[in-house]
Amino acid sequence: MSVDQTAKRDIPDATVARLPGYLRALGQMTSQGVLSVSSEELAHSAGVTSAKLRKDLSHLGSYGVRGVGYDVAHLNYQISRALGLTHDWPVIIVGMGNLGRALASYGGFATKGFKVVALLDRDPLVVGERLDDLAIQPMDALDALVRPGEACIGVIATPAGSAQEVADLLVAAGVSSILNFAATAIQVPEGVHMRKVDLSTELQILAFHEQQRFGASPEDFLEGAAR
Amino acid sequence: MSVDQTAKRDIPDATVARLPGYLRALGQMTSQGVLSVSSEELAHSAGVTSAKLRKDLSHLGSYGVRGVGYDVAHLNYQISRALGLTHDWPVIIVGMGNLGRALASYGGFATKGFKVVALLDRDPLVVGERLDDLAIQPMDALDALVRPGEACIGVIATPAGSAQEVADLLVAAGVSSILNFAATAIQVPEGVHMRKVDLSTELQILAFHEQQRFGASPEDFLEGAAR
DNA sequence: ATTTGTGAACGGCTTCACAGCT
DNA sequence: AGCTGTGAAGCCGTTCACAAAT
Repeated sequence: MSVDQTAKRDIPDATVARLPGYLRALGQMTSQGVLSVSSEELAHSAGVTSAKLRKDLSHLGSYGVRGVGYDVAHLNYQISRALGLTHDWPVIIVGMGNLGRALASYGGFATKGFKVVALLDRDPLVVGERLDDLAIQPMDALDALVRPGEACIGVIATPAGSAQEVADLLVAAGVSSILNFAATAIQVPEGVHMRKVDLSTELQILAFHEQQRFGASPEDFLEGAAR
Repeated sequence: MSVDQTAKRDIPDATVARLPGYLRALGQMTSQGVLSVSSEELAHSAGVTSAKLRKDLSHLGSYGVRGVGYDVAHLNYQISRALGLTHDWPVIIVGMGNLGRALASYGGFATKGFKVVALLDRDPLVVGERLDDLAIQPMDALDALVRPGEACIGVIATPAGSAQEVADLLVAAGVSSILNFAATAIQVPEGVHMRKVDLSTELQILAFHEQQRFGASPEDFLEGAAR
């Protein structure tokens, strides 16, 4: 009890954000029968530099062997543990439109660590419908789904107009982590962790870089019109 | 011609990544009839601090009025211009499964700045099918779609197993920006801009924070098993 | 001989606090 | 009086380069 088996707490955010990428690369190596890997190889496969990879891993502990590399299975386990994936987290998806259905049947959940426990929708017309082995439930089923003191992740896949309302309901039910796919910014109280995935944001960032590459387009010369 | 109308080049990456958020907040204000906004209000609505917002905007130019705030319409225009959204960028979506269809009909493209010009799929069974007002085309239509010297954004919405192959085809056709929704890391040559959106990565990052909040779970005590 | 783990230097982003402008 | 724009300071993350380990 007094022995701290885990490495130093406080893994930098930037490192946490890259760990899933390492995990995926290790998974591919496992399925290829690779038993050991160097930081150089793993880094290339994950799309980062080897120095960055080694620095990242150093925050979890010392799991490599100098002169040799990393044991694929052991490193996979250690990263999983650091991320908290040694057991499944329950996930609730709200909004069963095109996007919600795509998410529900997405391979992403097949990855060890998550289990979709409920699909919710406001529309009585789709409630009751079956997707895979889950029935779509109405919104008021939410309170019974989230047990106090037990973690739960909510995924918002509704139209933008309903996103804030759904977020409020999730928070009220006790969900403390939210992944928002709706095309709008939502406000959550302090203490609730929120991440956003947004197509148009990503496209706009790409557009910026395309613009820099290809130079300004003709239309851009009507600058000053709004003066 | 010798007059540089645009502000200093080189907007920091971190700033570029936030500009879409400001744009969205400004759009909401426009639709609410708000004409002027302070950095404090806009920052809150976008979920950042006012100092960060002002610093970000300072990289585009000086578009506010001291003692007053920002003109919503003008700031909206200036950010759009900085991001290169004064004209529409053509987008090609590859992979017409659940996810591809969701993306094709997603509101994200409705945002000024993008136009889906083609839907592609490898499967002959879905080729020819109509979605909205576009017919799904076979993969070999790609070369005719991308004009040399003209920018084009490719979206990969295929299963993980096909993602690298599709990326190679897109690059070969001349696409220089790729948004990857497939659950795998893909390699692209230097000079091609690639961004990744991945459900399981986002969930795993949330899981890490949930774990920190709720503490270690019982299973975590079998540490050392892999020694 | 080879590859990890890490202090140290570096660079970029955020925060602070206030000068500058309306 | 009020709010923006921005140097300066501080913080965080990345890169470098090498000591440590096998």
